[in-house]
Amino acid sequence: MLQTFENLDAEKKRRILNAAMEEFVAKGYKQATTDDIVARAGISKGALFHYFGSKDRLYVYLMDFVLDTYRRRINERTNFNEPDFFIRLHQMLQGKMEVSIAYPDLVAFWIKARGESSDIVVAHLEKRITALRPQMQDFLANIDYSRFKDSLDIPKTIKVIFWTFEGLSNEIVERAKSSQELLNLEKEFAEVEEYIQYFRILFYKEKW
Amino acid sequence: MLQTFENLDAEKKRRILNAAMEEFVAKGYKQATTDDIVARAGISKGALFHYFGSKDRLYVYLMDFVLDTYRRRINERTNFNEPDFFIRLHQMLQGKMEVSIAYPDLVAFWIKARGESSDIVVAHLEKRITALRPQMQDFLANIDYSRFKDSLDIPKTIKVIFWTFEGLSNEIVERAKSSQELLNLEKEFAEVEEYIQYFRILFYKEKW
Amino acid sequence: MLQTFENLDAEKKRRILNAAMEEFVAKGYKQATTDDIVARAGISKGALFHYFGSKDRLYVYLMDFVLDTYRRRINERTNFNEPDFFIRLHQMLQGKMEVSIAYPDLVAFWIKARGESSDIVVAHLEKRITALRPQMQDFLANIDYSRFKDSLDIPKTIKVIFWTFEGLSNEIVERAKSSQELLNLEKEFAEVEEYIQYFRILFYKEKW
Amino acid sequence: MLQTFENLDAEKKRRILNAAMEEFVAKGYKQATTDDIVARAGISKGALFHYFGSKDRLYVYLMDFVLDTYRRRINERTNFNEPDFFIRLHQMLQGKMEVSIAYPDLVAFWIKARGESSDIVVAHLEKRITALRPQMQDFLANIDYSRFKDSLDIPKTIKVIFWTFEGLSNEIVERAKSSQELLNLEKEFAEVEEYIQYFRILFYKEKW
DNA sequence: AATGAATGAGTTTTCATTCAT
DNA sequence: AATGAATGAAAACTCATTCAT
Repeated sequence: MLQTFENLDAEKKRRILNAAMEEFVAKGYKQATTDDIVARAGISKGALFHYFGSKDRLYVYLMDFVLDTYRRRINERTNFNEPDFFIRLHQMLQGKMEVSIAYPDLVAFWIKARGESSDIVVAHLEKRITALRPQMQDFLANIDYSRFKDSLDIPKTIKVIFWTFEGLSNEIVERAKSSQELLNLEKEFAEVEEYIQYFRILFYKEKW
Repeated sequence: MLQTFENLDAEKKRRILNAAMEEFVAKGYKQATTDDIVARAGISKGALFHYFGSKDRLYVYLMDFVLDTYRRRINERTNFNEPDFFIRLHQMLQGKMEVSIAYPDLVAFWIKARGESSDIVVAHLEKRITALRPQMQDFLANIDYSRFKDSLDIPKTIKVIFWTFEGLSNEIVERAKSSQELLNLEKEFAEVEEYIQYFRILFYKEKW
Repeated sequence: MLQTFENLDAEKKRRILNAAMEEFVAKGYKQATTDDIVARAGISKGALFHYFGSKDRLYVYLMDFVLDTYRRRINERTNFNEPDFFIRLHQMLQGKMEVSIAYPDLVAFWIKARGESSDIVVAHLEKRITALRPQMQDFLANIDYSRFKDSLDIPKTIKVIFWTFEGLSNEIVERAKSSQELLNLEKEFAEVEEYIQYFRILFYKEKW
Repeated sequence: MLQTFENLDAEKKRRILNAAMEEFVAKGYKQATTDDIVARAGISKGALFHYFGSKDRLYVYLMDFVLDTYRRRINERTNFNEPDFFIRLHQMLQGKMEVSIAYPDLVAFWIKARGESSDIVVAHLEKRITALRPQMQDFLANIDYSRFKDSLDIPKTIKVIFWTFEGLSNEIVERAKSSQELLNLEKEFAEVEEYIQYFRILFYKEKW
């Protein structure tokens, strides 16, 4: 079934996935209707169920698609031999940002997805998030922690850094939403870099 | 209409609000059914609509109730003349935590609400969040910023601190969800205090 | 039960009947709500059911009230010894018009009522309309038909006359509805008199 | 949506429209239930809303259908070059009568519809009735008024004639309703012709 | 493979009527 | 007698999914 979908030409696939993401973002899982998705995608009702079998499975497919897209791009951008925490962080955030520019609905879809309650969605989400944890380990491997000030509690410090970038990216999304403007991602990334610079001075020993 | 609800005895009101919050938390706005809410609350279908008029307005009432409950408790706990940022922060987080212990569904409800797409919910949310901003100004008034190290970028520093506690509280909720255990809030608050202590050392001049 | 209602002071009775008629006219039998009726009348829900027992019985009471009001006024105005058909007709239409001025909702209520479908309403209507027929006999008794031209088919002639005034009064109501203006009954009655004059010339022998 | 309905085969369309008219006639707009309509029509609930979108729009569709059916048949039967008023009138009433024989519910539906209070129904009714007025102009065009007695007030005369046939057709319907019999339209039309003959003698000059 | 009409269980909301106070 | 909160059956409408073509 999913194979049928994979065999479509890339353009049609993209059109269908975008249509679905837009609709799910606009209305949430339950309120989104398959009627509107097929209308946006320009395909027939039958086709959608032919490809994905059910609304559930379409949603699950999208979640996997989003995660894979992020992971692939981040892995491409990140040099896992780079021992400098902040350079590595910069690479990762760069990868994330690039994906956000290329597929703007993807970010919004992912944020929405994390708040969903439909049983099957929640179950799949949990499985995939667990699968992400080792990924995190990879990111932190080979880091030269000796560059951090000796007095620091390293685990706490890393958490503070990650929460900051989570909070910052939420704030950027909110700001865009309330001002009704499109994200100017280059300007936003400058802000990201400011915080990286701020943390570098705050947490690294002087010579770095 | 709402007056009719306010006239009920406190215990019945609590039962109804809790029933509604539990249902909305478990299933999200759209999937939650008024049938299940009245069953949980032990009232008739008619009564619910007698009190709130519609599912929409029940949800809006709950959002206001949550915000008011938090605001009231935080205002009670916080001494707005206390010039020490971290003592003030401690007071505020203490207030938040107390509410979370007394009304555990409230936290979960609020997190869910922020991800909803139903038009009326989104609109109301936006209005209330805007109304919260001056509140934030109050919290930061009369703080003695001279206790922070001179080299610090104060606005960034404050943002980092708030995002950290936002991230920490999300993590605590997630942890509870995946371990299926009730929150042991006293233990969790110890963790909050650890981070306060960590920041105090990191950001304050030595003598404080 | 109805006795309880009859014992009320006249002003309160009038207020309740008017409130009910306004509501039924505005929305029709089924769409009218007892909530709105008690709100308009300024009495409690319980009172309404105390007086009339049910919505059905309130409606039936109103139908009887309307018919009795018309009948009483028409009987007062009509001289049943007057042998001239057109003078008698003028008296009757005068009586009708007076009621329409005194209780404007009454007319509208009656027109609405005749189009209703609720079983109990239809049944009662039929009974009352049958009871009205002898009334019609009274109206036509003692008329001096020798004043009509000899060539005329009298039964047909009388039907044409009644249908004309039915049609005219419908047209007046429609005209008022579409122009959103209040009925100027004096002007309208001049029109009625024009048609009476037209018929008198058309149907009566020359000397009358 | 309506297109979907138009695409159905004629027999199914007829079945659905008849079912809806019967139900609306029997119970009126508000009391009629979509459940009963689909049961009568032998289609699913979903199908009805697939075709018409809402109960409102189904009702509006029926009103248009009734008017179009009448208009089409009357236009077919009427010779708009015929200068004789009564021949033209005969043609028109003949057309009306034919429709009433072919679609008996149509008459009943139309009478009911004129008494309805539902906002959308009233609004549509008003629009359609206004649209009918030019139609009336057409009917009266090219009439040779010189055949009427010179002393007559022509506008009043025409009104009297139309109100008579309106009253007569209402009486025929009432009579049928109270005797629980089907309309024997051929016999009824003989009555219509009697009145035409009566008016011809009353209003035309001798030689006609 | 693709279409889109048809299905019907499931949901919110209304409102006449009852009944404890 | 009067109140008005509470009840719950009934009704319009939705939409994922199926299936004949």
